[in-house]
Amino acid sequence: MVAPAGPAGDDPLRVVLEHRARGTSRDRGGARPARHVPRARARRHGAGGAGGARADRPVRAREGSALSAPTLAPRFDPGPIEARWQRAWEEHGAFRAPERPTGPTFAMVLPPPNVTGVLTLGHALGDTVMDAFVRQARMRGLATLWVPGVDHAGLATQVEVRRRLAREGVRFESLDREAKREALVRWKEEFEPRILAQIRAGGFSVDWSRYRYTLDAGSVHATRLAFERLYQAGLVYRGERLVNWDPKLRSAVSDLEVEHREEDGELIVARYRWADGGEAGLDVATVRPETIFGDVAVAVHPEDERHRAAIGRTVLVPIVDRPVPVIGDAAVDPAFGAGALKITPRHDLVDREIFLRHPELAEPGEIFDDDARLTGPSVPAEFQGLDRAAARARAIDALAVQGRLVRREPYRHSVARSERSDEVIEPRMSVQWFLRMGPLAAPVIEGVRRGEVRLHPERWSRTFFRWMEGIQDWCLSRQSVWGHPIPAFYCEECGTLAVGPEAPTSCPKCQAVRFRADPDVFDTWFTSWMWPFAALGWPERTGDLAHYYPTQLLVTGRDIMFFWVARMMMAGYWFTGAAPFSDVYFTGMMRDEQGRRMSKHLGNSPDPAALVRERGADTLRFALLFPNPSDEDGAFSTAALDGARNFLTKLWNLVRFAVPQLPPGTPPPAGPPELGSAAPLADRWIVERYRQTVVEVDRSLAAFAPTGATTALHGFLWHDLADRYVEIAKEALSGRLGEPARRSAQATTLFVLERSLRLLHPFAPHVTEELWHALPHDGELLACAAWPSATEPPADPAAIAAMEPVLETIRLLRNVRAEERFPIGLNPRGYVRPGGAEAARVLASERGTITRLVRLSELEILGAGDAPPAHAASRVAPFGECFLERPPTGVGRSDALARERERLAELLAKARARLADPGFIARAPPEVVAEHRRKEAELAGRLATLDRHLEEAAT
RNA sequence: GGGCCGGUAGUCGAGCGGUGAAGAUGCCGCGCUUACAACGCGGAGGUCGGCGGUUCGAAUCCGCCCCGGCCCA
Repeated sequence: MVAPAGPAGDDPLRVVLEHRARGTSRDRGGARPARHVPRARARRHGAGGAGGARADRPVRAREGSALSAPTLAPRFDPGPIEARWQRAWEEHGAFRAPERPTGPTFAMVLPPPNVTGVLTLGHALGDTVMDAFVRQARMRGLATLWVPGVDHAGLATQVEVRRRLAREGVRFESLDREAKREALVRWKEEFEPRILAQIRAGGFSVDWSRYRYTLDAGSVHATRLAFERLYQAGLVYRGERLVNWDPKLRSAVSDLEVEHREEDGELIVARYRWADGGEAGLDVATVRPETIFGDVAVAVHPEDERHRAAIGRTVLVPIVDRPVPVIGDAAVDPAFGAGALKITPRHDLVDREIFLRHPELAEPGEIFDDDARLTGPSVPAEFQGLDRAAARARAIDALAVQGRLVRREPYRHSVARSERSDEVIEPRMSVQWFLRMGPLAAPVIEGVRRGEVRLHPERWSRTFFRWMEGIQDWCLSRQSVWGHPIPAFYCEECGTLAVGPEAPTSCPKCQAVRFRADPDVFDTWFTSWMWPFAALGWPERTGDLAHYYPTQLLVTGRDIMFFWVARMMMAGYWFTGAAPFSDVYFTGMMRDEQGRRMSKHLGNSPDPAALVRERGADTLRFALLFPNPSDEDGAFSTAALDGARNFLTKLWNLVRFAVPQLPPGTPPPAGPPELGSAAPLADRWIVERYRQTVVEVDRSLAAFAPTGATTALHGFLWHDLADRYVEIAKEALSGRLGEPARRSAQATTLFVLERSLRLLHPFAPHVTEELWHALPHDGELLACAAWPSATEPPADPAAIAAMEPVLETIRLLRNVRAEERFPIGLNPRGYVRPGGAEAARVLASERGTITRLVRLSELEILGAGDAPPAHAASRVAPFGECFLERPPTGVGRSDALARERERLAELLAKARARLADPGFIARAPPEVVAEHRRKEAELAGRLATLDRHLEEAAT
């Protein structure tokens, strides 16, 4: 593979830095290349009138620039094309949002990818969807802004760095804070350029001059201010709570960062003997015997007949024989184990809740350290320092030796693991910062109810509401050096807490001047939840914030609906008083060919960067949207890539064919060709099919269903335009049908092709840009050309109806040739007997087309009384009959007629059964009844004709 | 345990109350053509997961069940 030349091969960071530098001079009027999109057109599509040529768009000299029209290579090779156009777009500032837009805007933030590594196929899907929307908006003349950025990704990055250091033999935990931070910065500096290079190689139309990073100065400012405001509003608190502790990361993680998985384990039943002696006692089932040292009680259900008498008695915790009370609590499931639950309040959420309901119980001591090794005064010497697995094994042994092990059995149960490190979570009491979410969630719930934010597909709103309504407080602090330090300071003398961007000069309580900064950092999402406005400059009152906020659309995978989308909405309403975006589009999750979710763990995710290098960005992008659904989980396969490449190659060859058909100096299509009712039918037909495609593409995108758009374009361009229209039009284009026909076909071909490239551009931007420049065109870049109007060619549904018998005749006669094995070199005589005047007229006028495409020697139109030659092969269609003269040597026979008869008979029976139902006649709408009557008559007639053909064939 | 989403030709999927159920890929046959074999033409392949209900009419709406997947506990 040849490495693409130009910017894609450059160091993207340097490019970004250049953009930043240039960005400072943005206010110089005219420094930014004009985008040449008249604002008046920004209203709605279609309303703006003319779609194509704009007199107000100057055509610059093309000599020597990247914009010069290249001759198309025989073969579609995406690499060089993509590099060239990416550079051209950038040089023209095509994606640079105006500083002071005056018309409607369309803004999005790119969900900032983590600097953990390289981008995944999931990113590629989201970026592809976003680019489709933003490019369409740009072509519609809206002032568009797509803000790129990357996320420092807190603990996720730390996990990667820790892993890499471990491979080098360095234990992350052994480093001091500064060394840790350096290692993390090194990682970021290494991966950020790679990620940016990938975004660039994909051709995504982001505005690099607005590039942001979640740890840059602006983010620091925004994060600190946000925390201070929330603290002052009384929404932030610090306290000791049971948190999800990740012993590997040595940090708390939020509920959302915990995955629950079914895993095989072991259920241990241990006997807690009565304190007053004897072998008898309560049998307690547990999967965590190593936490026995933290037990403060044994709980039974108060209504449980077996155990009611035990409440109030005392049992001995095995191994250590420490006495604890038996308590009654309704949370105990009497059906689980023997109905008795050991209570370890510092290491289990349910236990904690039970504990809090029983104030008589003493607060237990801690039994685990930060690494989840046993420690503390309640742990016997031989267990000190053991990790959980070792401690569990030893505890089971100890129980057995003591004779307290009643039973052990295999047990499958749900295990909580840290999403980041995959380590088993240890619920643990810890002092952390929390954010009260209830007050933040309320306006969001109302806002979504009022329709201020719409979710697509809409069905996700139920899941969204359920989570929002049961929202839990958010643990904001992380025990890490990678992230924004929590701006909280403690007086060295009296411990008084001060929250603010800087440490106070003196303690408000004791006037001491020495302060200790909080050692923790924020959860990475505490910065990204403000991204839609923080990335636009908040809290500064920047122009971008004024012009482009709230944004219009957010596209992301629904796996981060709660992590990110919901929280962004909360931050948006709370900090800015507005929803941060009006529409949210959730993409599905990418799956592999076996339907498995793609993950690093399985190693089944192809590297999108490699795919772009090998197959091209357009190919990958089209493969992601066609034919895969984008809002359901879609399987990704090489077959999809091949399909996309084949389609783009088809398009390539289509334009390669069309260009030489146009006379030199052909001007760009100013509008649809002049096609009166006397115009060639095929020209009218393809223009109408094009118009229908515009409608379908618009409809699909407006409905947030980009797959519908690619499906419509694929079908139209390949099957209607290339396979049918061009084949038909070749005769006219040759000039053999005369100059008017030729000019009509030329104008039609050029118009439909040029406009189709515009329609396809949001989905395959590079190749369409390349092909567009090979055609007569108006304007410098397709990326900035006007979006086609669905009203520009007037609707002409009659053309579709008229074309039907022609296309069907061609298909049926070809079918006869193939099925009955007519010799290849033989061009037989064909006959059609139209069933009506309209069909007769159309078939007569299109006789040449049919003759040519079926390769007949001649096509004869038979009157009602005319007979075809004896032993002609035949087919029966709704509009009439068609025949092919068999050669004297004879040909093969097919049972096509008999099969068709059977099929029609079934349809007729169904239609008749319907019409025989009095309920149907009485209740169905009249037009439906009429349609069935028409169908019945048509089928009956056709069946009779078919029977006659079968009889003749039998003789 | 609770909830959500899906089940349409071998495979992937569109359609989501009234059309004879798109399309892609794979398969079979044939390749003579003013671009394209990464292609053209023709063809075969479906009780729309199962059962019941609502309706004049169900792939489409409702209920139950089965199977996949996801989320929450």
